Amino acid sequence: MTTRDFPTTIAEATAVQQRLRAEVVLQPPPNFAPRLVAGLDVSMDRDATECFAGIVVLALPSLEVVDQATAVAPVPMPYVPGFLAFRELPAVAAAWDQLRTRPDALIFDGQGIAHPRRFGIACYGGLLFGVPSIGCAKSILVGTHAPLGPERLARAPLVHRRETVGMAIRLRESVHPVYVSPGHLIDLETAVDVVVSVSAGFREPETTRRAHRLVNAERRARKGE
DNA sequence: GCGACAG
DNA sequence: ATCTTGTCGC
Repeated sequence: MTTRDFPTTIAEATAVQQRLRAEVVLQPPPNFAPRLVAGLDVSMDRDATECFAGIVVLALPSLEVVDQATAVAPVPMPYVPGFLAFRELPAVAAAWDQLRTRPDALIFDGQGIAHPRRFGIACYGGLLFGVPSIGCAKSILVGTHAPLGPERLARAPLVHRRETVGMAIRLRESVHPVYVSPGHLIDLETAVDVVVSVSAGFREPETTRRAHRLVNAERRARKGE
């Protein structure tokens, strides 16, 4: 059973990752065809003690915004590579509680199984909310891939320790690719399909862009107060 | 021991 | 992640 009791030390966090990684299911539900896809993101100032989380739900195939929610929460611990989830998920969970809609799929800003212990923020979030989840990161945490062609949708498997853990995929011609990996209740192929389905020709999927815009607006709003 | 290292 | 204007390439 997954709880929202987040550890604060690296030792405890490592133990949680190693315990929960066994719960991850790398297979989508039968007849999986997401209609509502959510983007989740967190924003914060340099040495802030509070952070802003936001979730934006888009409908397919219109990419129209159908729901969104935000939350403010304390920053639990500093950023440590491999432990992003313990820093950002508490705030995201608070925003999730404010969300009325139940999305069919979640796209996180960070890795899924393309992680040192195969348990990135998308895996944790998917388990926590019980919804198919995807990691879509702007840079690599672990793994390597073959060079990509310059064209939109050029792709190459992301391999770590002889294992394909994700896909490097260019969502906009001649622009840096993003790195997609399964979180929970999904496989790599489906994860890539979902990301492409919410791609509108920019570097990042629309879900991520909208969520990013939302949390930045929230952060700046509470600045001018 | 030396780098690498999601956001 | 965030601090930041103009500027270069597609």
